[in-house]
Amino acid sequence: MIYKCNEVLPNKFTYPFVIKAAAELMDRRVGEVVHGMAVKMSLGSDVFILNSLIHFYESCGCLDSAYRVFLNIPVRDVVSWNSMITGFAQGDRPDEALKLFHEMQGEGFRPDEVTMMSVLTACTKKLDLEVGRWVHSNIENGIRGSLNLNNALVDMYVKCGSVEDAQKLFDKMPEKDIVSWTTMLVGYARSGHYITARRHFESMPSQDIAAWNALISACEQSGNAKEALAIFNELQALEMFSCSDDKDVFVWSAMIAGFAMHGHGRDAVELFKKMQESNIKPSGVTFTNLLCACSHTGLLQEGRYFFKKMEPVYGITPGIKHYACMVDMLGRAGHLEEAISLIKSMPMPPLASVYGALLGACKLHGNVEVAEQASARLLELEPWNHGAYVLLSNIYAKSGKWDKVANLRKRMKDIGLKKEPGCSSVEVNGTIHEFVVGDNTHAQSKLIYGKLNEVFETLKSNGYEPNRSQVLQCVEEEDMQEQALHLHSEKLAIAFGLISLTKSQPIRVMKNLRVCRDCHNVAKMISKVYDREILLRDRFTFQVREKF
DNA sequence: TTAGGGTTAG
Repeated sequence: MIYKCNEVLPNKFTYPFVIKAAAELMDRRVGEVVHGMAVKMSLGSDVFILNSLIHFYESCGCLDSAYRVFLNIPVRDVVSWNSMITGFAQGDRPDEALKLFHEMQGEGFRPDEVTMMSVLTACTKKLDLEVGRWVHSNIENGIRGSLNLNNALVDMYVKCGSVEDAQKLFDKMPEKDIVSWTTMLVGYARSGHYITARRHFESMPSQDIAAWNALISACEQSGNAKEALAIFNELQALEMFSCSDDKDVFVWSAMIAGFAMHGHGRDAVELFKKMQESNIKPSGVTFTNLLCACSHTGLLQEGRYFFKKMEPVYGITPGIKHYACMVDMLGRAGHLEEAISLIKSMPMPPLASVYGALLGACKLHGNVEVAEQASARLLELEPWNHGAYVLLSNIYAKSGKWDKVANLRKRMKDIGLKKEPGCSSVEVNGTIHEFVVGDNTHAQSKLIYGKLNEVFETLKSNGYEPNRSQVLQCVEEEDMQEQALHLHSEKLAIAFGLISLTKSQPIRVMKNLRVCRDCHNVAKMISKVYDREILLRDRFTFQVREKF
């Protein structure tokens, strides 16, 4: 195509057009040919052409080539810097983006709106609230804030976990569009403020499918699966779905993820069938969520079936997440051999998540042999992984292999690993209160322990029996065990929530490690006996949520 | 005379 343009020779104004087209096509060959032609025509130092080339290499995923072009520009302008900063920010190299931003200012360039957008992308990727706030103050003091820039700032605050900052900015924005509103709604959804999210949704000037989706996830995250389904049905009744809109598949996938999260695998499968009846083509994420739902509900047959049909029927090549789901599913069901042969058949190198799933299954089924293999692979990939050691140690302990437990502890000590202490946090009126096991550092410690004792008395009279399996290995005396159970960080956080939040406020507890089974039971009972809403999450739950 | 870079929801 390019060679046929010979009748009229391309000049320096033509190149950027052609390079942009090559970038859109993500066709590396075309771009490289054009690059070569430009050099031959002595246009190798034209800043417009080189800027286009930076963008082109970035869209082909060749950040290093892009950076080489950038370094070879004799006289850069602000667009050169912006193109390169954008490339690093979008290419998951936020540190380099921020470094370049500082360099740019050091060389006397004035950042513009586009620069700030990219720098915000970098902050968001890094989840760096401090740098984000600094960028915000920069914007207020220099570059004129625009609607887009404000939207990006609200998004940065939401993603970095500060709904408060997001809301402050949102409230004083002179102009808002549906993106501003939806981003804020997502913020409420993520932070679990369902009531606020609902109110916000209702006051929106208009609602598109993305807004409905955010409302549904807000509802799911607050643990209200039934209402989420009701909202979803309402949305269907509005016939807002169109076969062509990519956003539709988001809603269906999110709804399937919601069912997966609450262990309603059959509903997820039903929804998947309905989705097909509505002629909405599932995406890779839809399948991750669907397989996850099957796995959590033990729908082995269905899971195997969907996994098998992914490629031939739906044209979606199974990715690493799908394999990890399958390994988890097979492992939970006790089919460890099948899980292992699936891992061996994987076309890509298995990530830690895959071996982690296998190791979890070994714990469930007490298989020491496979556990040793799985943890060895896992530790090759992530030598610092505390979880793998702890899990293996628990598996050894469960089968009475105390010598191996001791060996493992020694190994952990030798390489300087300590078991990460369990820590739970609860938010009360905008302040995060953290508790570790047996914590007595909190100002209201006495009140908390008093409440905890009262709670356990009440629960016992309601038939509560502590689940001792998790502390058996470390505590021998029975009364000590009970004490250790009472002192779990989750329970302290819940007790503090009980005394400091009103009945209408949900108690949101977040744990850094996996929430233990006994704490789950206690939370469930408290919420029933005391009629309180308790949301107990750990970082694994969050990871699951964020992945899908 | 003409051209190049940026934002939202799983």
